[in-house]
Amino acid sequence: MKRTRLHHKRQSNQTLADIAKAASVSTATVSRFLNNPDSVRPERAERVRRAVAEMGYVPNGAARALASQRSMTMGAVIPTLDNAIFATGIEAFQRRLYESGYTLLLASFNFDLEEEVRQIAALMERRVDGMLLIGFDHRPEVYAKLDAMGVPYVCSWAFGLDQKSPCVGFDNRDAMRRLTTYLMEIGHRRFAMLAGETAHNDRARDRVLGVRDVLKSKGLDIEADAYRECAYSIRAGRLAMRALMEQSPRPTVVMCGNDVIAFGALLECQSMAIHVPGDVSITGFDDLPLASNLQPALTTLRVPATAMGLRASDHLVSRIAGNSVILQEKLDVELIIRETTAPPGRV
Amino acid sequence: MKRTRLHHKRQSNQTLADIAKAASVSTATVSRFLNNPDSVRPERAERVRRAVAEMGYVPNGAARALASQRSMTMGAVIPTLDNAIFATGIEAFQRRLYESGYTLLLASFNFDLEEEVRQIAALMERRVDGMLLIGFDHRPEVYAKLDAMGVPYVCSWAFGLDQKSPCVGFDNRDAMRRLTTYLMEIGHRRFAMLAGETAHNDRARDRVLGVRDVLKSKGLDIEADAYRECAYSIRAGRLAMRALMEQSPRPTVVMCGNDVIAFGALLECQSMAIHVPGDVSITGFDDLPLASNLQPALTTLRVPATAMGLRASDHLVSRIAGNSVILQEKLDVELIIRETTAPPGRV
DNA sequence: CTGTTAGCGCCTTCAA
DNA sequence: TTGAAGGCGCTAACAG
Repeated sequence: MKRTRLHHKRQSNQTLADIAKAASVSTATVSRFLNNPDSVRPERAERVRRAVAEMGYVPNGAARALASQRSMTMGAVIPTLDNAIFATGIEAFQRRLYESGYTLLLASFNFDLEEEVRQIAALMERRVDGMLLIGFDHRPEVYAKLDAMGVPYVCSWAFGLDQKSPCVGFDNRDAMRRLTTYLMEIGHRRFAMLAGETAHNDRARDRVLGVRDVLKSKGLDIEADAYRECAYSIRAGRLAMRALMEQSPRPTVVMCGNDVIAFGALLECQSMAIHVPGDVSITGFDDLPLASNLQPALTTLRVPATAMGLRASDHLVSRIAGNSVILQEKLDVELIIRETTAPPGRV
Repeated sequence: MKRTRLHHKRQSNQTLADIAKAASVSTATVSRFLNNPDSVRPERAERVRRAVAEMGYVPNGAARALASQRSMTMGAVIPTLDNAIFATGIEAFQRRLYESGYTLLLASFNFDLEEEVRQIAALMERRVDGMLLIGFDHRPEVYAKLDAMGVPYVCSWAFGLDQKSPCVGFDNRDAMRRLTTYLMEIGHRRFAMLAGETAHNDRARDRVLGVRDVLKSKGLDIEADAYRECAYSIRAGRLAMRALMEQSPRPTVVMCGNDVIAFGALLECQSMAIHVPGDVSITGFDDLPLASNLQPALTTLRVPATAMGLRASDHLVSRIAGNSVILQEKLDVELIIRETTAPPGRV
């Protein structure tokens, strides 16, 4: 393969002044035309329009941002793109932003809150007009800096009236309560949980709390050795499930922190020849596309990832525009009962 | 939920001048300290460092970009984030960019090339210093604009020496040739293909060509009714697979455009009680984490998504820095033979 | 509705 | 090594 030095002579692009001259108007008029076409008399607007088209003019966003104090750019800092549910949410967020004239600056921090601080700092330097965060668990300096700089932000993927932060999300705890209640109703009593790692992760923590809320109200709990935390990966789910099922007595149901862990659990059962739901029931969280396609199809909670991305975008755009918004918006999580859950069999 | 109007008084942040005053130096010195600390005498550097820390100074990226003509921002325009393999590549790309001081501007276009033109235009306005594209199929105006503005770009997810564009990718066609050759070696002759949609998608097209290359060299081909295109989704894969298997004679092997389609095909076989690989072999492309976990585990081609993201970042950063780079870099695709392929059974 | 004219905050010669 | 000063390209009063 040949190595070559390419000289990228950053072309001296056209500027507003060039267009103004070509169209025989002032730079102010060109600027107005660009930002609010109707404020320019049709005849001259047409002249400007043509000059812009002919000269292939591309406005300089940096200059625009500096002068207007708005970058038309929005930041999002997420744990990882490797989890499909985040990817879906971000996809929707970006699409909606674009429709509103904004561009997405994206960063991920791999569930490391210190790294998140740095990524957020980088976005603040780029002067994002608003910021999307996941959950409420963030280093205090994050909130401090965001407030100090007056950057509007919204937390998603979670909801809590006790929180002071604006949010567009769903109630992880309540969702898990509903699922747990259902499981108890069909007769389960011996619960196990394969939770996501709860350190620095309020969503994972709330999901565990939701399960415990319901169990405790009936005088039950998850036994110490029936509770495990693992990474959000199929492999981690499999390993944890295997360890769990090698104990006895076995639980009658295993609730997983998300669908990916549940996939791992389910797959491991297949290779251990443990029948689901005959021998053990399994539940997930998210409702990824795969959940409904696996055999048996996964009982889970449907997270409104797309709706959340859209609403979060609208929330930020509205606030920046100075409009009133719902400060804490709660979206619904749907309980999806499929085939991996059934009343407990032989006790 | 209460609606509230939040007034985000865009705080009048500190500027270079404020820091300069506090540290009793000129703005030039502060600027130098920020961009090249060693060019400032230690004693004064320390004064500046302290002022910056105490005052919580955050440089204004827009001003910096305007003055330096570099935004320290890189664009990426991808088909969709909903395909895990893209998400993985972008994740790596972003991480590496960050290490080099760049921030990622991300846009997706849902496989619609007109939409891609618009998304790219938006990124060009934001004055990205470089751009990552997927594949070679783009509207001519994209290349024209990129060249006219002197924005370095690199195409990924594909490789072709006949292409004039810089790229960091892999050879889709050759990869499929290898897989097809293997299938013929173990005895297959009746091939079917569930390709991705090939219109405006050179990667999907190349994968089909690769299969045909090998078949034709043996005087074979994919029969017309054994070739179908479908979206990259489990559902589309299932539907296409069902239609395919309702015909007769059935193919002995079904090659899929990617793993997601293959998952659909495999799952559909399960619900149709068609044994894989006994009744039919199935292959994928990508090697998503799920591929090795399904039962039977999927035979597929491993795409170096992470490596590609890293290399693409390095490529762009190097070129911007004026260093020489490998203009067309080819990464390897690994043939992963697992359990969904076997010699054809009953003929 | 349109033109004139200050900046926006920082970088980068140029001289010292 | 440092400071002074002129832009970078655009927006947003302000006047007309």
